Amino acid sequence: MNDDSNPPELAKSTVDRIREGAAELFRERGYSGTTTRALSAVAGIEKASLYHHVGGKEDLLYELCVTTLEDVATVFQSALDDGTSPIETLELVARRYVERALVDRDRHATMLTEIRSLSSDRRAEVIARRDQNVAVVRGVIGQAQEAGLLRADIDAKYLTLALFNLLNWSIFWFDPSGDLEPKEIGQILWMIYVDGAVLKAPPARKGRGSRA
Amino acid sequence: MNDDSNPPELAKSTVDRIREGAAELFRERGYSGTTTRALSAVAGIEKASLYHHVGGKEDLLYELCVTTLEDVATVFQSALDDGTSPIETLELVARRYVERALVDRDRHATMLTEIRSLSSDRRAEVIARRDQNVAVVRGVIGQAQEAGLLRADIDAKYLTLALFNLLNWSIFWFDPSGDLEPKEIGQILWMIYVDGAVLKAPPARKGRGSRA
DNA sequence: GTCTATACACAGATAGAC
DNA sequence: GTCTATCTGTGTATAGAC
Repeated sequence: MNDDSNPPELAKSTVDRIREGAAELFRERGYSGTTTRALSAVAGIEKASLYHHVGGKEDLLYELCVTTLEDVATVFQSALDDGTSPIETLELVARRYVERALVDRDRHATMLTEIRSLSSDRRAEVIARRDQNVAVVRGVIGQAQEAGLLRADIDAKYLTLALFNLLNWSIFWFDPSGDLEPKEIGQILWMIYVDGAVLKAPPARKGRGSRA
Repeated sequence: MNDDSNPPELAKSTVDRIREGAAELFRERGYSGTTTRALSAVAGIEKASLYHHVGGKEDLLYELCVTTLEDVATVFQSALDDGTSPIETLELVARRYVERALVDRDRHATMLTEIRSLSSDRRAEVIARRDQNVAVVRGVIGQAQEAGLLRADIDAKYLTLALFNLLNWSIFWFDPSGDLEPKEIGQILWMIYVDGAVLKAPPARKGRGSRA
């Protein structure tokens, strides 16, 4: 029963149930809208028992944000390791990032929207971590521009923001029981980021169907 | 002093101060994170006086959501009225929408993120209104596809979601005191939605710098 | 139309037995 | 490690004077 040589995946520890339940509730109701009563209920324990495992409600949010941003950093590093050109690296960044965010939706959505609920010290630290991740992507985009692989008429800053726009909002409408898997959504969004939504004239007569 | 023949724009009514303050606080702290004390403080009155002007805290959120979605519907209708082709209509939809959302950031951000805090009846009504607005855009995108103006290898559903991805997330990083105006951000995002971020080979040799 | 005072529920967190 | 019981602050909302 309380033998700690559990076979893997059979039983989750109480603290893991709390963490996963917290991510789900925070995403669904927001941090302020989630009570410690709800947190304990979803973990199957009483309110008071919660404090044996975690310091408090805010600690749960802080830990969630930090670990999630570390996961993102790991994803980005893997793209840097595997990409053989700036554009391929960027493709790996985008597709692996959105796939990870959608698969681990509760934690990523919470991290993206509830940073404001952290105390100011912790908020500053978490924002710095997030900005560091964004800076990595911006670096790749800058390299791709210099290599002539990305358009140069838009500043790297806004090419970066636009990419995160395109990827991040998916977390609000993604349906795990829907018709597309996270990987497929990443593919579609990357296609649009690369070529846009407008149908280009086939390479028959002119090079591009330019407008205006 | 309490003469109600005020010249326009000199003094806002108490209920307007409450509504505007509520939008700002809801965006910054979330609905659950905003107290009636804070709402009354930002309007310059005591807590109790709040209830002379509004039914309660949730009424403020509900009214904000409904009126904001009506504003969006009006913006979309103006695009339908003014556009002379599906692609021009879509451009007007996208650029006017993002401009409106960024100029009226507090209300739009709140509507986009706090619908979950409404009671279930009101939430259903508000979501229906939102879905109706999205359906209008999807209709335009479908027409543009049929006219051969938008790529057809991605379903209209996802071309629509991708467009809203690209536009909506801007509300989280837009800085009113930043270097770009809402109109310019709309222009950049529309450029990317149309042509993508990748630099196309100039129409010299081949039609497109195709990859993979 | 605004105020002071307050009702009453519920929040996060703790004490101490088992 | 979990429980019952409880503390204390704060939440939304109301009563009633001015």
